[in-house]
Amino acid sequence: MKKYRIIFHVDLNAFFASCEEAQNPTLKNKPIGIGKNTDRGILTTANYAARKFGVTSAMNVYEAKKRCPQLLVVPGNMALYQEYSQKFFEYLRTLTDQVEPASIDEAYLDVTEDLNGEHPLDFASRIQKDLLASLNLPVSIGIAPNRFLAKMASDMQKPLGITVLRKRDVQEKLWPMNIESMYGIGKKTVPNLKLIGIETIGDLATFKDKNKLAKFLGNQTDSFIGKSRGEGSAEVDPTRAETVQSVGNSKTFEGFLHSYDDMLKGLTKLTESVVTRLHKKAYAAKSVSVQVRYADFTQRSKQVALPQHTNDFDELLETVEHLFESLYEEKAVHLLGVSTTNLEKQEMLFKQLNIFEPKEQLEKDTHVNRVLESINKHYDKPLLKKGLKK
DNA sequence: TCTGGGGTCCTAGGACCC
DNA sequence: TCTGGGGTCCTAGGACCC
Repeated sequence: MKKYRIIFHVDLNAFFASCEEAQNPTLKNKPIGIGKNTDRGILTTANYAARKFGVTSAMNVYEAKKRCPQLLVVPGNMALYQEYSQKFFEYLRTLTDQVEPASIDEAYLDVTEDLNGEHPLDFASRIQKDLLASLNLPVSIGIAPNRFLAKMASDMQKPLGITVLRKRDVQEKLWPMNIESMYGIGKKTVPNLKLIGIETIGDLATFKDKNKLAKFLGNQTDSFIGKSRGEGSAEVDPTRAETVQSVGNSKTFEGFLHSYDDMLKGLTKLTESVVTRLHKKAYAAKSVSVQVRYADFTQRSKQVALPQHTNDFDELLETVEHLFESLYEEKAVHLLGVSTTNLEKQEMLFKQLNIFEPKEQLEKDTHVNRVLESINKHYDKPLLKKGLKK
């Protein structure tokens, strides 16, 4: 007999806004949005009181206030949200070690082995009550035999919902849903699918011409068809979130940048903050990329692989400046971004370096020593004196 | 009064090696 | 002289998500 996994998708409702309410209960029942309080600002989140007025996340502040004049715009406090997020995951890990964080405010749990006879619905209800009581945070939970269905299920009732989506419910509950509500299908793909007559998830599940579909879904065609029929991976990997793939920062300049000097200043600040975060996480990077968006919204990016992993500020900044120089098109700049990829944990680098005998290592690659030096230097010293003097 | 900032993953082409 | 196929790494850009 095939054994079904029991997967939970636990999703904190209106997370940033809920954190603010938890900190300051007088905000409860008042419509609030999180974001920079300028007309051009964007709300990252709106609480449910605000959503009643048609305010949504990613909405422009000006538009949001038009819909809800009494809207309270609260500036974001990422440190606070990180703190709550950590407590959220800590709590989940007391329930099972099969916890895979999917973002700052959601996680997949495989509770198959942790029910101890408890009904999944009761278990979910307990999670919901615990989180509300201890952290003051509302969650929605999806219960399903795989990740995709669990994710779709947690979305069906918000806030404070618990939704079971079994494979046998798919035709009735999933198929009538609009294709745009399918996780993984975004606003570029939707029009393409509609072009070939796919309006609902059910349309996708029963579509006859796979070749036609593959034109738009590429390699993921089978995976999407499978999901639309309620199939999908049930694998929950607790270690997945530990391996960071990239660390980057970007900034939009509202008034645009016109002078090359200001652009370099901006890049320096971004590089500083990227390096600081690399150090905090004890990562070194082998690839660096610079992203530019011009005032006309055209975008360019350039990336280069370094000879060795590094998290040395001077070295990274030099690379960033070179990349930008070769990229820059003499236009006003709207956004700058610096990102590092190809990351490796510092302790891994030490291990790799230790395969060589010290003397041989010296001859082999002086660059390696530079990296080591910079790592040592920054272990016990605050960063970034150089960047600030400019 | 268009469009923030953090990410992940994918694709397609090219270089290079065996 | 022309022409393989597999694999890896790199780069630019794009789609999508929270």
